[in-house]
Amino acid sequence: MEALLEGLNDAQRAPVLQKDGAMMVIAGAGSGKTRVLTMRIAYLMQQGVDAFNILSLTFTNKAAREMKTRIGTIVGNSEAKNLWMGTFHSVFAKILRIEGHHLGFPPNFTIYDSQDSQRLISAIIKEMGLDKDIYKYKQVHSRISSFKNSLITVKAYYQNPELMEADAMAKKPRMGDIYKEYVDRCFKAGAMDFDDLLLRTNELLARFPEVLAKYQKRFQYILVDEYQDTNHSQYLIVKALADRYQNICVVGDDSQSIYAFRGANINNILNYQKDYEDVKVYRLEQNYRSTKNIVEAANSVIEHNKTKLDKIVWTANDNGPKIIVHRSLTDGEEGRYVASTIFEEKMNKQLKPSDFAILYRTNAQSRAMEDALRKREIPYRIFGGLSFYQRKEIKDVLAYLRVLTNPNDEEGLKRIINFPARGIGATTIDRLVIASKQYNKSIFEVMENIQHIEIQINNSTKNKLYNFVNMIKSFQITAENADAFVTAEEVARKTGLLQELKKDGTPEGIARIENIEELLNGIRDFVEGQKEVADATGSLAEFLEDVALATDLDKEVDDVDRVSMMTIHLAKGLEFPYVFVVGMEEDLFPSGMSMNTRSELEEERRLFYVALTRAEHQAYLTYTESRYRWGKLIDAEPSRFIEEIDESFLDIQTPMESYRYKPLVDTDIFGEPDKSKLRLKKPIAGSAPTVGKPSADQLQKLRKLRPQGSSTPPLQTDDLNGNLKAGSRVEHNRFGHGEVLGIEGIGQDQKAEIRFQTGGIKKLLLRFAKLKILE
DNA sequence: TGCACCGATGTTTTT
DNA sequence: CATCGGTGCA
Repeated sequence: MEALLEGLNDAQRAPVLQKDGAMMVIAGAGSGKTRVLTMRIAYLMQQGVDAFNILSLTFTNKAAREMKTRIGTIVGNSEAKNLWMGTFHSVFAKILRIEGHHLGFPPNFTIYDSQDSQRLISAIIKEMGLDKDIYKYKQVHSRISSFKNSLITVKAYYQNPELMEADAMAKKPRMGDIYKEYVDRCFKAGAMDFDDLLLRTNELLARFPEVLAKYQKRFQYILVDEYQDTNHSQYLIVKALADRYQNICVVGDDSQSIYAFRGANINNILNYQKDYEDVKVYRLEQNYRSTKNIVEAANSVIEHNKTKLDKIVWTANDNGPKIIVHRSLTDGEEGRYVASTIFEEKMNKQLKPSDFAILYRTNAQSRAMEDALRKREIPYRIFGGLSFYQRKEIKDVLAYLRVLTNPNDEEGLKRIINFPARGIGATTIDRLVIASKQYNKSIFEVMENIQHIEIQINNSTKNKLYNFVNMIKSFQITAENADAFVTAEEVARKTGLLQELKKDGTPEGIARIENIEELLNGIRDFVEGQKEVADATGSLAEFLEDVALATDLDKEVDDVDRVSMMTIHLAKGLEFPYVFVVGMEEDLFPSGMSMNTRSELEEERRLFYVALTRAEHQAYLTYTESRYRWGKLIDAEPSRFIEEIDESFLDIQTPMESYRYKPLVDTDIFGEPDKSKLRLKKPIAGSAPTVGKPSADQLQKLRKLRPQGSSTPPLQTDDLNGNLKAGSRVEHNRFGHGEVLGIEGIGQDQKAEIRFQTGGIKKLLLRFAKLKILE
């Protein structure tokens, strides 16, 4: 026990030692709150609290896993495994699997991801004959989502004149009808969307006192991390569960609340003291993570926010280097700056790639960074964005698995019913949907009974449907007798998905096949892994739930040491020695969508605070003068957040003033500069300028804007392919070594014909192929 | 019914 | 620039 408390400072120790009652830990960035949570749980267990009686809600499943492991080393692994730990969504999905039948849901209900929800909403809008330009499916989805997160059910909506009026004013008087149809359809499909996992849990606890009592008794001690980012729905769940024992510990930092856009309510933490009796408040204000420069710079930024709790974050760490502010001409150059800085720092200071992180506001920004890192041959990993599980081929395989697990899953079914093509077209599907409404059955049930119902479908199509149903049923039989891996493999083979891809033979097709193989491997690993988990069976349903709720951070990582790239949102809770925050520009960060109200802007500022405080040793802020956005080069100006940092913490490599002397050539008065031209030309340093107006890259050279002290070598332009010619030896990460036989096409369409040692001649689009030139 | 092409349209962040 | 839905042809 003593050992457990060692290494905690007084402030950290106090909340660990308070065993009972309601408490709140206001924890500044880098103050060791994860440590406190971990130790508190370990301490509870050492005091004799049964692991089964502890519920710990974390922000990512990865965080939960890591905490479990750490607790395991203190109290023993077998005990630690019994802890209920995970995100709100995953913990309550598990509970809903057990208790959902009270609400009429099957235990194997499907979890719809955002795309499923949006497709369904889209279909509903169309079926209702509404104008899709007025009822935009994304807007409708986010509105429905916010209803759910505020616990406004369809019934509550219709009883709320204000809401209905607001929608009527927005020219969407049928909003409620769409909402109703959407909820009905999800229910009929045996599906819950992300918001349902919380909303339905609330419904369950509210409507079934015996269920509430069961879980109240079970969860005698509740801990919630990142409480500042809980929404109303989550708040109520916690409140209901904690009501009996009131042993609740919430941890959070109001300065790091960055999820208002998905309903997070900062008042949950600001008003916490009113919600429970005799709340003890602890503050962790000493930052162990970052240098003085970073901590104080971050403080100086967050000062600009009006809404916040009193808290002073300080550190006893060294001053450290100042924050480097760097300006680039374009996003391409920004990428090159970041890549070469990483390259040099890594060399000079003997650092690993994993010591660096590149953080950005929007996923789209990863592109330029990726290109630059790849050229420098710096290994990187992108978190978020288009995740593996969102790729089409993966979603297709998963859709089959979903449907065989839950045949009523409408969105899954629509995805695969005619893919690969089997002659079941749009009209047939429409008629099935109509019949399913008419008979109040799911589409699959309609198909099963197609012979016995009246439907306008000809016999040959009926036969095709019959075959499809039989195929799914045969998969179900496999699933009953074999594990998830075997089932998935059979699906991939028998549906013809793999054949479909094999026959197209393009590099993209091959990549897709490999992705599917990777998915199968993933399933196998999962099945293996589940054997060690207490109450798991390794079933397909478990796998699908895991996939649906996995954060990108949860992904298994390989052992290659890499630079991390992710949005700032995803970086919350993480730390890196060297952090680049790129795209520090008005309209991008703060986002143009979030500058309209004070509260939105303050959230952006908190986001910046989060970004800065990820850095342990050195932070870099970069911005550009112009950047490609929606395909066009547009002007940019430095983010106000840079100015908000007390200047004494900054090392401004490119003085802001010089920005004003920007020559006007930059924004092309003749028309927009064409990106393809930038890519096309092959300016080896010193080559004669191409005819016509100077390109951005040439301008860059002409103007010699590069700051003193930057040791960035004058890299060649984007064009790696410039050196590629017949006879070149190249390496491809998938196909291995090969020899270029010829080049054809220009610009975006340029292809190289390559003979690979592994056999086979392939034509690769240079735009996609990641070729390394060997000689 | 299936497929290829076209233009319109939208881009913040995520479970 | 990327995705989506619609259109027109086989």
